[in-house]
Amino acid sequence: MGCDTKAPDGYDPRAYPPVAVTVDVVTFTIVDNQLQILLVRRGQRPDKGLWALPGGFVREDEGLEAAALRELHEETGVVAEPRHLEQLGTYGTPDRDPRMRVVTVAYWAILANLPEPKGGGDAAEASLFSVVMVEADALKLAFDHGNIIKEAVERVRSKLEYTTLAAQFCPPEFTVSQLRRVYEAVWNARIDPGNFHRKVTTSPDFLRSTGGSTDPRARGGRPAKIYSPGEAEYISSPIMRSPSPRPTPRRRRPPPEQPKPPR
Amino acid sequence: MGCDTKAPDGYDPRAYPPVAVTVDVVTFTIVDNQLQILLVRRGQRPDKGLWALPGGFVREDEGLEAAALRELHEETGVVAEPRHLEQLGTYGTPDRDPRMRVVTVAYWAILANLPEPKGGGDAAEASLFSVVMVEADALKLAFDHGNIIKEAVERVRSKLEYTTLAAQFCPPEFTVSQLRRVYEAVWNARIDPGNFHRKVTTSPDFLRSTGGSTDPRARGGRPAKIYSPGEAEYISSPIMRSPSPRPTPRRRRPPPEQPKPPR
DNA sequence: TCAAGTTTGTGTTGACAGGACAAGAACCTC
DNA sequence: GAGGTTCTTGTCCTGTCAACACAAACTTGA
Repeated sequence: MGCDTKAPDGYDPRAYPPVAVTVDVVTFTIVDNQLQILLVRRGQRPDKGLWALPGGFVREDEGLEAAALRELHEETGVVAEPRHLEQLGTYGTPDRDPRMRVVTVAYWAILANLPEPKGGGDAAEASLFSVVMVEADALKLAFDHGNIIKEAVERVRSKLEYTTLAAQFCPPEFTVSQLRRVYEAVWNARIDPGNFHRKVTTSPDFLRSTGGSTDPRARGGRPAKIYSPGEAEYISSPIMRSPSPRPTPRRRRPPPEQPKPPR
Repeated sequence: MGCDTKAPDGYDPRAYPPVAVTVDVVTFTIVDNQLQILLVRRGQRPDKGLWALPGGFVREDEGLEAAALRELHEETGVVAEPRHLEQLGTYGTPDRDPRMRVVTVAYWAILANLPEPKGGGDAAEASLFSVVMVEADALKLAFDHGNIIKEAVERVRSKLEYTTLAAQFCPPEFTVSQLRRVYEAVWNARIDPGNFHRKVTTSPDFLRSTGGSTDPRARGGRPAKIYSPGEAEYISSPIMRSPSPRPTPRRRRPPPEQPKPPR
């Protein structure tokens, strides 16, 4: 061990190795019907000029979540409180930062429609990027942040299947189609409007009707009922994205080899 | 910030706050048809004498997983490699350790049938405890380890629903009932043998038949086919534990008010 | 005023999955 | 053999869901 102050249970904090602890935040929002994440441009080496997740040191007497919120605000100028903040995982490969050992605790957050991606506050530049662009590796990212983002995207996609978190992307009052467009943006897929409507309106306490309806003057069509989020956190039977592991191709309506007999 | 070496992006590792990073491991195994976890008795203050998760410092040039494995082996004397090791989460409430700021990265692991809970190696005592006992708060635990264990138990329970991890609790070759008893132990519930059998044998590449059968001399009954784990990591349609959110009580067989008409 | 278009919401239908339960299959002991 | 135990398959029935049709409610334009 080479550390003679070490107690028999290997746990004496007064002689701890030099490891820095930081937090990083993957912030999701939906703009223009696309899932976007908030990045800042690094102002110093290493990886100067590359885009990175907002983040920084955890202070000595600061909780991890508090540090994540503080860095999100400080580095991006975002003033709105996230509608959701959740730990994603901790990344501590010894050489992930070339300067020294840095262990980072990653969080992911949902921000309701961020009107304008405000320029960063701390002399840094902040901007929104669509997830499909990031997934296409169209952006050079600092450190292992590409990997962290990849895992965060997978997390938010799967969480929408079995939780009611999608409503957190919406304003406090919204319609079923607005909610559907959240799912379509996050999953990057098209969803049948009728089945989706039935699913979310019958899921217990997912949505609460406010009694109101939209003014259709804007876009034509039947006015939609307005809902606010219910108390339920989980969806009893998940909404499945992409029936990809479709057991059988399940060809609907096999070509009628014989004229349909009247029944 | 009060830290003039801080760069504009708030990220200069040469001036990091004094925070120690440790790992803790929640190790699950099944003994005597019960889900058990491995704990060590603390040999020094604080919480001296209390039971705790095996864990300790992350060394400067050591990965987090490597540190978890090392501490598991060092503190418990376990020689077998875990069949699964996965990050659970990171716990960093500022006052969770009274001596200084300690951020711990928790892992959970699966160990196939540990024959004997070997006494600890590092002058510490190691032992297995059934999860139901720990859940009943029958044990005083150090720090916030009770909370960590609670979250680990929930994690392993839910992972068994949609992954094939249950097989990792079994020896390399096993029968369907052995696998069922894993589910029953982890979920602390009874499962219908027939439906379970159909479910796991038809789930694509969950199990692979070795061709062999058990020798029934031991316990009587029809010999069981022997399987080894397949390549699949996920179960296409999850096995649900406790149909608790049962939509309707679904009274089977409503009392026949009228004699059953032949159809 | 009416047709056409658009969006919202509901009905219908057929396939499928899964729980309750029964029963067959393959072995043991007595 | 009889009876017991365990493994494995079959049956029935119900709930869920995707596909798709269609009704409802509104706008716009002829």
